[in-house]
Formats: sequence, structure tokens, C-alpha cells
Amino acid sequence: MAGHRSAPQHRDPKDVPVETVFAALAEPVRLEIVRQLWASEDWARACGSFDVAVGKAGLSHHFGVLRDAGLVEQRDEGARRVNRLRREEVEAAFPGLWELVNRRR
Amino acid sequence: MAGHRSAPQHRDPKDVPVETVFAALAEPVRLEIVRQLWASEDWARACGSFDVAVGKAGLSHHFGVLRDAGLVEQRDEGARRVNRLRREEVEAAFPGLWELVNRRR
DNA sequence: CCGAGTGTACGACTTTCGTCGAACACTTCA
DNA sequence: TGAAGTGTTCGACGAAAGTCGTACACTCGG
Repeated sequence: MAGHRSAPQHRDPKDVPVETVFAALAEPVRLEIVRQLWASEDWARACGSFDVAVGKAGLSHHFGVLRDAGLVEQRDEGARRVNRLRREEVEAAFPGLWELVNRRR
Repeated sequence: MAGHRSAPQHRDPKDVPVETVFAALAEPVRLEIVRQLWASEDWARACGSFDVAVGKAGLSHHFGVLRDAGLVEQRDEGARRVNRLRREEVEAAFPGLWELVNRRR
């Protein structure tokens, strides 16, 4: 694994309150990560592959928030931790959310 | 007016970034206000008429945030300041947002 | 004109949040 | 085995956000 004692813990989008999702997406860095993830294939992007202005520690924190909000799923792949957006699950729990996220303004 | 030197200043939802809207709705008190407002007729509710656990000062602050996010419009009516949800404008700028807000989870 | 009612402005306080540096754990590759 | 790469955890720091009390401004009804 990539420096972790255990596999990442996920929360089902169905069990996440809307406030939590809104809070997760209200942060510029996290919103940017999600947008870049939207334009990528599932499991194609490792955590460190994102073009955002924040160090490793901060990045790790943000991914934790996105995970807790049920927006992102992570899996360990060798030394790296790869991500995927939970497109279907989130769309089912919060219909129209992805459209809002990707409607750049 | 109701203790104000000038009329409230509003921002067009079209000019508001999504992060700002998300941040406004990520706060429990504000989300509750918006939901109660959704179930009310336009201009029917004054600021002090909301059943939330916060004092006058905090309430005033929250309404300022909602205004800056383009979600709420305010108008002075005698000694009171009445509110309306900007349903159409917001729906046009952020389609599906109201559905998310009112999808209690 | 005075008192009650409504809401804002200001300042202070507390908590939360984003950030960083450093140490650590694990994998991969030479 | 050893070095490089990846990501987490911890502690600390500063900035931002929510809350409250107070003072103030304005309106309305006796």
C-alpha cells in the first residue's frame, strides 16, 4: 500500500446529508479535483496526479473529505492510491449534482 | 426601514460561482431557512419569523450570506424585512439545485 | 412623543478549516 | 538491500466562519 495501515473507508452517498456534499464541493481545491476527475476515466488518476496548488498533506486531507462525502472511491494499486468518481451512486442520491459541478461559472 | 441605512444589495445568481452557492447551503441554519422559505409564499416571511436556534445578530448574518449567494431577495416592508426565494433565477443558473435542497436526507 | 418591535453594525470570542513541515509506512525498481 | 516514489498521520499555525451581546436606526401603535 501507499503508506496506509488499512484500506480507505467509504461512506455510501445515500447515507450522506446534503450539507456534507455541499461543504465538500464548496472548497476550490476539492471542486477542481472533482472536475478533473470527472474528465478522467475511472481508476485512471492517482492522488498525486492532480494539478492543484497544495502539498501532499493537504491533498490527502481533501481526498479524505471527498471520501467522507461519498463522492470519491479509492483503491490501493501498488504504491499508489487511485480514484474514481462515484458517478452513478451520487447521481442516484443527488440527481443533477454533477451537472451543477461541471457547469463552470 | 428596519434599522438599515440603505436598501439591501443583491447579486444576480448568474454572477455567482457555484462554490459560493454550495458554501451558503452547507450551513445547517441557512439550509433550514431556505427550506422553510421554499415552503412559503414570496414576501410572506420576515427575517425574524424563522424557527432556528440563533439570535438576531446571527440571523442577520445568515441572510447576508444567502443574499450574496443570489439565493434570496429582500425588501423592506415597514419595520420588517421580508424575503423571497429567487426560484426562477436560481433554477436558470443552477438547474436542479432546488430539487437537491428539498430532497431531505 | 414615547415605548415596543424589527433588523443591522460592530467588536470579541470560540471553533472550525485549510495549510504546511516532518516523520512514518509501504511499494517499486535498480 | 538500498534509494526513490507515494500517500498518511501528527502537531502547529493562521485565517475564516458562526455566535453572542450591545448599541444603534428605523417603523409602528398608543
